[in-house]
Parts: sequence; structure tokens; C-alpha cells
Amino acid sequence: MDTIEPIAYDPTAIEAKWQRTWADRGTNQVDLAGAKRPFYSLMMFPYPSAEGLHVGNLFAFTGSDISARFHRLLGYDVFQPLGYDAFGIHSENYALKIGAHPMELTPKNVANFQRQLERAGLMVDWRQKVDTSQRDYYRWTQWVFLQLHKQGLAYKKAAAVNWCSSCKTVLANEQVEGGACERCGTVVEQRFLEQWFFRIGDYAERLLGNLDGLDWSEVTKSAQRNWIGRSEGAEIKFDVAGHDASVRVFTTRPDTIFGATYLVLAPEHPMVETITTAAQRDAVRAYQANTTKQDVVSRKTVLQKTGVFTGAVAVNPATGTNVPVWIADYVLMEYGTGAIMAVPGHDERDFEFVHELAPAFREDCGLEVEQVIRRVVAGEGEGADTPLAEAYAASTGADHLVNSAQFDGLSVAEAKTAVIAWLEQNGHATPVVNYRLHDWCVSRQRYWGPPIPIVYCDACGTVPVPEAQLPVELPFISDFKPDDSGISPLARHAEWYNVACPSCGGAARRETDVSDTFLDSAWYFLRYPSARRDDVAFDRDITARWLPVNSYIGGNEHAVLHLLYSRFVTMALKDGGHINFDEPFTRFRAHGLIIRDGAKMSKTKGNVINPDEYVTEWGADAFRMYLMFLGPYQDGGDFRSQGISGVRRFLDRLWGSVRDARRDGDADPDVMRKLHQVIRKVGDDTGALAYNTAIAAMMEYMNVLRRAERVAHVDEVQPLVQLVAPFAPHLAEECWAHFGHDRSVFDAGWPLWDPALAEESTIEIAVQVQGKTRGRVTLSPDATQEEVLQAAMADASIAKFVTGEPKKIIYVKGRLLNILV
RNA sequence: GCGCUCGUGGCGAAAUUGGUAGACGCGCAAGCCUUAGGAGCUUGUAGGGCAACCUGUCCCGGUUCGAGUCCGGGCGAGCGCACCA
Repeated sequence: MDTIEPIAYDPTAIEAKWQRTWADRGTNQVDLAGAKRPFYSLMMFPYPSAEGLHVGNLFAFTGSDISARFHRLLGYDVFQPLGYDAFGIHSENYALKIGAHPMELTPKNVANFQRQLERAGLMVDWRQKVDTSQRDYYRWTQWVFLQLHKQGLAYKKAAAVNWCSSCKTVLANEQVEGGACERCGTVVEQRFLEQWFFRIGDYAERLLGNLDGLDWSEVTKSAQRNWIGRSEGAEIKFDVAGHDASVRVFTTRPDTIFGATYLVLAPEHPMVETITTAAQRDAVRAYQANTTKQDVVSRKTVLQKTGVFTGAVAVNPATGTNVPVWIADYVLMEYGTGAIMAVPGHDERDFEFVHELAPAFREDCGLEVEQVIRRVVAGEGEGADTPLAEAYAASTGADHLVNSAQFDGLSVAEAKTAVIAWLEQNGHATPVVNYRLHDWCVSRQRYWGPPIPIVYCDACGTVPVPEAQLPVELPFISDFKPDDSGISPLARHAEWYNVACPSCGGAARRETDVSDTFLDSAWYFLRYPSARRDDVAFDRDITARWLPVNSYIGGNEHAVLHLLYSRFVTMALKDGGHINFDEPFTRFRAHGLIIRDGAKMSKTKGNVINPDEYVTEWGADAFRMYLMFLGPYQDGGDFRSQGISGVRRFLDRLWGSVRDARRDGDADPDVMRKLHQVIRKVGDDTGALAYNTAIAAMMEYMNVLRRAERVAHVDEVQPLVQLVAPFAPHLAEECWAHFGHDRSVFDAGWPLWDPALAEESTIEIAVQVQGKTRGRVTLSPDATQEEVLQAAMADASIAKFVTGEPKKIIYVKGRLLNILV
């Protein structure tokens, strides 16, 4: 019996042993102050739900952990921290649901997560753990708020905001999905409330422009671009007849101005009041009352358009003709100027409005459809002279203007600039860039978050809490339940909010809202390396050494939330002189999602995987490795319980070959050649996060060892242990120790591979005739074309296809020969 | 509608980036070993054909000696944005 006998190893014992050893030896700790080759490996921290760790968490963390361990083996000083996003609505809502107090429940959940995470075998430096709900963390979250305030980037204003009646708080635009709360799915209402905002809108251009230089997943960059929503166009002024006023509209299609036959204002537009005629006043007021009460979701998604005429008339600055001014619900106050010029001939929405919803008024009010663009489709010639909304959407390069005076014949692109330039001369237009991105609403009318560090004083006004007085501590209150009043639970506690003004000492009142959870996580990566410092949010030297983050891994659901906010806060802190970099994450990779048997995992479907069960049955190493083997890391994968056995079999075989490895005699040169090839492949793939193919390569090598039908030599097996180490760290340590090493395998370095030793002495070269593969010949890699041809013609099954003299021969060295006859 | 990513065996997937399609694993089949096996080992496994061979990477075209890969058009899926002017 010479072949490798797998010996089922005992993961429970081995894994517990090594986790203990790592903790005892401080294996996972890094010298933060003195590291020579710092590498900051970051994973998105979890919020500690009571349900415990989800496979999705483990999938994400394992991917980051492998990258971190791999870099350590390459010789970097790797810092990989982890912590808890424990403040915020998600934690508070769960406490409410089970009737617990978040201040008591959160530490329990954190402890449970900690236990599960420790079993997973992550190379985390737990000394640097952060917990956003702890005072020594949120003190500095408040400090960040104050820095932004100091820089004029935080302001308070009354505005129409998104109100979730279930979470009983306002939400940022980023937290509203299709008109509903992204967390609970409740339809969001519009409320008019005074809130704190951050001027993220001022950073739109920078947030957009920097994306090109970032090594990030394309999906993430594209999501951010969409969210920032840059559009170039112009503001055009339409004077209102009989008033000393003009309506400013934003358009991306100034070229269509000759077809602008009416204007539309958002119902809540401030000019509506002044320009509405007496005859239309009642109708307008009734309409306004009706639409502003509507919740956001029906304003934004219902496609039926309604509107009412204000009675006012404006002058089209291009044609000089009168155009009626309407108000309608399809124009949004939040975007552009809250007013549009309607071009029903070339805009689908305007076309719909005119045709479907205002037929009774059409003639009376002159809502006419004019064609000003002629569509030219390649190969089809010019389109018919029918004004159609489609012409707007399908503007091809050949389309040109008609019925537009001196601009007739210009292409759409030419006309855009020409029309703006012309109108600009008489002060009727300005080129403008608009963004969809709005300022970040950070106030929350909730309990479980950092109180916003602001005090209101009748004498001094809005006073920031002095930094020396931080934190503004969140008090323990039992009635923390939010209500529908739009006022925070803290506002019920006069003993807390009544304070002396920090400026004049007079009676003053604290801000009673807390800040958005996303502010907690928008700077946590700065805190980790300085987590044990109580005198600064982050140390200058430490920060300069470790940041920006070298590798960040997380879910793409945060593309426009956490990732955008983190970039903004980083830029703001740089502008405030606190740090010297613009972008927090040099490389970001969005991992995929784990589904199960083709469907998303959900409690209702009952297909949720409990990692604990699998870790107990198969071991953390096998579970980690299986998750990574499911498919490309950035695509996620379909979890099938059966599949894990293949990975476990591999680990058992590895353990068997380590146990049986012989030291006498020499290693087989053929096996060693494969080994050098595998070292290269696993290194390349692991660096590229192609974990599935890295694992496949190791399995292939294991098969080579087995098929050798003899006990493997130490030299053939030991380097494989180093390759496996990032994936199955516990077993790798056990194997490494078995080979007699005292130190951790993670201090052993990555095995070197020698290109000369990796090279095959003979290779198969495919032989094609007329481009069809007809056979293969085995020759030395540097065989000449003549040699290959000779060998090919000696093979009857190839030669029979070669009829006559070859006309041309194509030889790709070491790959294939193509004979053309 | 706009943007991004993608489409390959029964299944999850590979393919050195234009060069032998289906590595690796699951599943399945046959065999060995077993009192037994949801264990272990061996072999086979894209489809068709007795075979020589033929056909095959969503569909249609193109470039090329050669296309899963590049180009044009279409169909389909997933994600993001969306009455955004």
C-alpha cells in the first residue's frame, strides 16, 4: 500500500488548538508604529444582529482574510482589524422588536458575534477592535461632525425630507429605494422638517472625477456614477409677461428650444404664488394642496401626469412667442431649478402630458406639439415629418434641426452649443452642470446613535459643543421608543437637553437628534489603527503609515451609501488638514452574493445557512475553502450542501500526505516541476482574488501526488502547506508543526518558484489542418517549425488530411501548428 | 428608458486574453474493498455515430490561417439609477 491514504483529521481539536496558540503568541498582532511594509486589509464590519453571523458575512470576511494572509506570506506587515457597526437603527429596531433595551442587548449580540468570528479563524488583530456604540468611539464621531461643521460643511435647514412612518425617522435619499425605506420597505412620506445636512453635493465633481483613478470593481464605480448623476445643460430664462420676473428652467436639450411650447413648474415652486392669475388661483391652490399631501412614492412612480394652468404666460426667448406656464406633478422641485421648458415634440414625458392628460385644455392653452428635430436613421434616410416623442430618445449623430430659424440643419450636438451661445449673448442662458446627488441628511429622530454635538442658545444661536467637552453622552433612558411626532425620544428628557450654553453660560438646549449610522461607518477605517488612543480620533503618524487602505472588500449594496459617504468624509477631513489623502480605499472589490440552490437565502424560504452547524460538522477550514471554491469571488455562488465534501476530501488527503511524507531519498523531478507550476499559479490567482481557480490548482497538484502511486517526499508536500495556509490556516499550522517548525507557517514566507524548474521538457503541440485540430504531437518546447511539421506528417491520422503541398504553415511556438493546403 | 456586468456539460465553473473548449469540484455510472455504507480507492462522464468521423460556448452576420474570446446587429438574465428635464 504505497498510495496516499487519507486520514480524516479532527478539525474541532486542531482548530481550537491553533486559535488558542495564535492568541497566546500574538500571531495576528502587528507592530502598528514600526511596521516596515504596512499593508492595511479591511473588510466591511458587520452590524451585530441577534441572529448571529450570516454565511454572507463569512464569505466576505474569508475573502479578505485570504488576501491578508497571502500578503503576510509575501512579507508584508499586514494589519487586519474588525469591529462592530453597533450603533444605529438596525440594532435599535431589533431591540424594539424583542422588547429589549439596545444598551443592554447590543453588548450581548457583539459577544455572540465575537464567539462566531473567533471560530472562523480570521487573522484579525483584535486589540484594535472598534464598536461604534461605545463612548470612546462615538466621542470621535461627534468630533468628525464638529470638524465638518467648522468647515461650513454641516448646516441645518428646513426641507422636504423622506419620513419613514415605521422607523419613525427621516432618511437620507440614499436610504430610500423606489420610494420605500430601504430597511423596512415602508412607503416613505414627504415631511417638511428642520434637519442637519452635510454638503456632499459640493463634492459631486470630485467624487465623480476621482473614480477614474480608483482600482475599484466596475459595478461599484458605475453605481456611484449613476447616483451622482452628472448632466450637462443650460439654465434658460423665460420672462413672465406682466411681471418683473422670469422662470429659470434647466434643460439638457437647449437645441430643442424652438419647440418649447409651454413651461412647467413643480407644484411647490416658490414662484407659483406670484405668477398665478386671479382666475386660476382656486384651481392652482386646490391642485397644490392635493399633490403636496401625496406621499413621495406616488409622486415619483405613478406615471399618470396631472397638472393645472397658472394663467401666466411667459415668452420663449428664442421664438419670441408666448408660452403658457403650468404646474404639474411630473416636475420635481428637488432637481435642477424645479422648472422645465416643455418640448412635447421631442420629450416623451411632455408628449404624454399634452396628449393624455390635458386634452380639454390643449387648444385653449396652446399646448402645441412642434417638430424641431428631423430624425435621420442610417440606411433609412430621413424620417417622416411627424413630431414624435421617440425623436427625443433616439437622437442619432445625423439628426438635424428644422423649424429653428438660423439653426436649421445643425446637428443636435452642434445646436446645443450654438443655441446656448446665442441665448447667452442677451442674458437668457447660462451653461450649467447639474447633479442628481443631493446633500446628505444626517439627522435621525431616534435614540440609538451619537447625539449631534450642538447646543441652541437664545443669545448665541447655534453653538457647537467644544471638543474638550466630548462626548455628548447618550443617556440611558427607558422610553427610547420613537414616535411619529418628528421629534427624537431624547427630546422627552429635559434633564438631559437643558444645558448651560458653552459660549455664554446661559440657559440652552441640546440638539436632540442623533446622527445617521452611516456617519459612524464613514470614518471607522481611520479609527482602527488608532483604536487604543483616547486623546485623538486618529494619530497623524499612524494614519500616514497605514492609510489609505490597501485592500477593501465588501458588499456592493453599499456602493452609494457607505462607500460614497466614506469618500466624502475623507475628502472633507483632508480639506480640514487632518489627513493628506483624498481617497480612503486604494483598491475595493465587491464580493458576490451567496445564494442557495438557485434562490436568495431568506428566513421565509427556510434556506438560510447557519455557519455554526457547518463549522461543527466539517471544520472552519473546509467551510472557508468551500465558500471560496463555489465560483469567482466577485460573482458569489450557489451554496449546495453536498459540495463541501469535495473540499474536505482534499484537506483529508493533504493531511494524509503530510503524515506519511518521507524524508529519505529524493523528490521526483516530474512532481517538483508540477509543484513549481502550482506555486506560480496559486500566487497569481490568489493575488487576483481568483480563489476558486487557486483552489482548483492545488487540488490538481494533490491528484498528481496521488497518482504517483508512492508516498510523497517532504519536499513535494511542504510547500503545498504554505500555499494552502491562507485558505485553511488551522490545518496548515498543524501540518507545518508536524514538519517540525516552531514558528507559525505565516512567518515562513511564500515559497519561491523557479521558472527553469517549472518548465516542461516536452509539451503537446496541437496540429491543425485548415484550422481544424486533427491531432497533437509531443516535442520539446523549443522545437522548430520543421520539426513539428515532420512529426505531424509522420502521424497518419494527421497526414491523411494534408492533400497536396502545404500552401502556408502557421506555427505558434509551443502551442500549435496550422497547415493550410 | 439610461448605465454596468454577464450568457459555456445534468450542476457550480475553467480556458495562459485570438491558439488543443469543458481544468477543478459536485452529481451520476461501473468496478474494488466491506456484515454494511451518506466511508475509502479505481475508471468513465459535452452530444451524436459500431467506426473513420461529425456537431458543439444564446441567435444572425463580419474580421482572421484560426473566434467562447475581437467587431456589428439581435435575444435573454442579474444589478444600479429613473417623471432627474
